Amino acid sequence: MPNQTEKTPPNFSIAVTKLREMIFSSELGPGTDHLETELAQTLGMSRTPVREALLVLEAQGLLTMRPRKGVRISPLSPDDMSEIYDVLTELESLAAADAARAGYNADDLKALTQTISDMDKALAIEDREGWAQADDRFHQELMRLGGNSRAARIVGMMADQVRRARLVTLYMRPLPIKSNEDHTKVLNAIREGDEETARLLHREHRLSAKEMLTTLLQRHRLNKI
Amino acid sequence: MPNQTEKTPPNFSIAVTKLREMIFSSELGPGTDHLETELAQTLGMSRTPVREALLVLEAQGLLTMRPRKGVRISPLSPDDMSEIYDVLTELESLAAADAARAGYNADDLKALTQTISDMDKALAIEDREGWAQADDRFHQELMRLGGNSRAARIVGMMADQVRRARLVTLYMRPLPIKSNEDHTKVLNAIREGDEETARLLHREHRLSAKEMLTTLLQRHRLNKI
DNA sequence: ATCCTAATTAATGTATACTTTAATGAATGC
DNA sequence: GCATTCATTAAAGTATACATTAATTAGGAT
Repeated sequence: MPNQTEKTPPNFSIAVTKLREMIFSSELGPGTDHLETELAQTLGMSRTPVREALLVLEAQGLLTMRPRKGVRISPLSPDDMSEIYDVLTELESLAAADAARAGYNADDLKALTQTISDMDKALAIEDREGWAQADDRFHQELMRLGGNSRAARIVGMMADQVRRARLVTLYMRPLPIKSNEDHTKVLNAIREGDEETARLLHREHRLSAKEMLTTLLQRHRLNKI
Repeated sequence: MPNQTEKTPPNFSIAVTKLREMIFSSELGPGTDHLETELAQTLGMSRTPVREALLVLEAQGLLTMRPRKGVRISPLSPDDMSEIYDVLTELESLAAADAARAGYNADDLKALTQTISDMDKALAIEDREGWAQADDRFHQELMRLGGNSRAARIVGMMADQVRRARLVTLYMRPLPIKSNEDHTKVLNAIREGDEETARLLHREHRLSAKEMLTTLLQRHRLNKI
C-alpha cells in the first residue's frame, strides 16, 4: 500500500515560506511596497493566512507593515549590514567557544569538516554559488555544535536578512581563499578544545568579512539593497 | 480647544500588550495551555486579532502554538535561563564596547549614571523591586548607547523571557551590592573610552549573574518557571 | 489662487461563518 | 478483552463580509 501520509502544511506557513523565497530572490525587491490583497492573490489564498505570515516575517525583520501603504520589504543599508554582522560575530564566536569546550570528537565534527571540504572543492572550480551554500552550512553547523538554540535561531534570522546582499556581492568580492583558511583554523581550535582561540579566530574571521562586505557595498554605492 | 488626538491602537497590538502583561504576571502561568477562543473572550475581542498577537508572541519566544492543544506559555528551565544569559552576555558586552568607543560625554551618559544612583538608593532601603526596575533601565540604556538597534531588540526579547524568573529569584538572592559595584566599573570604562575593559567587565558581570541565578533555580528545584 | 472642509475611496483591521483536521470515545470484529 | 475503525466533536485554519480609518481629491469660501 502506498504511504498516503502527505500532510499538507497550513496555508499560512506555506505563505511564510513562499514570501521568504520571493524576498530572497528579489521577486519582492528591497524597498518595494505590496498590498495584502495583491500578495493574497499572488499566493492564491485569502488575506487571513497571508496577513499572519506577514506578521511573522515582520517579527523576523524582513519587512515592516505600514498601515494603508502596504508592506515594505526592508532594504539593507551598509549600516544595517554592519549591525547584523556585529550580532553574527558575537553569537557565532560564542558558539565556536562553546563547541570547543564541548570536547567533540572527530565524528561529531564530521559535518563541519565536510562543509569545509565542500567549500574547497567549489573554490577549485571557482563555483562561487556552491561555495556560498557550503559556507552557509558551515555557519549553521557551527551554531548547532555551539548548542545554544536561541543563539542559533537569532543567527538564522540575521543570516536571512543579509542573504540578498551576500548574493549581490558574491561576484564582486575576491575569491574567498582567505575565508576558507579561517574556517579550517576555527575547526582545528574546536577540535583541540581551545575555547578562547576558537572564539578569537572566529571573531577575526567575521570582522574581516564584515569589513570586506561593507566597503564593497559602499564602493559600489549600494545604499539600499 | 482640547486636543482630541487620542488615537486608539488597533486591537491586535492591544492584545500583544495585554497578553505579555498576563504572561509576566503569571496570570498565564508557565507551562499552562490556553485556547484562542478563551483568550479572545478574556480580552473582549474576536479570535482574529488575538491569533495575530499570539503569532507575534510566539516569534518572540514567549509561547508556542500547538494546534488543537491551545497555546503553551513557554516555561523556563535552568538550561533555558543559561542559554538566554549567554546571549545577553555577548550582546550587552558588545554594546558596552561600542559605547566606550563612541566617546560619549558626561551629558550623554547622564541617563546611565542616573540608573546607577537609583539602584544605590533602592539598595539603601532594601527596596528590591525598585532596584530591579532601575537595573532593567541600566541594561536598556546600555543597549541604547551601544547603538546597535538589532542587538537592542534581541536583548529586549531575551530580557522579557527571563522576566518571570528574575522576579521569583529577586527575594531569594543576596542583596545585589556586588552587582552595583560592577555597574559603576562598567560606566567608568565607558566614560574613559576603554573599549576592551568595558567589554570584559560587563562580561564578567553577566557571567556571575548567570551563575548566581541558575544555581539559585537549581537549588530551589525550580525546573519549570 | 489658496486654504480649509467635507466627501470619497481604498486599504487595513475585525468579526463571523464556514471548512478542515486531529483527538476522543464508541462500536464492532477478532 | 483488546485492538482497530469509524463517528463525533471541538479546536484551529480559512474565507469573506463588514467596519474603520487615513489619504486623497473635489468643492467652496475667502
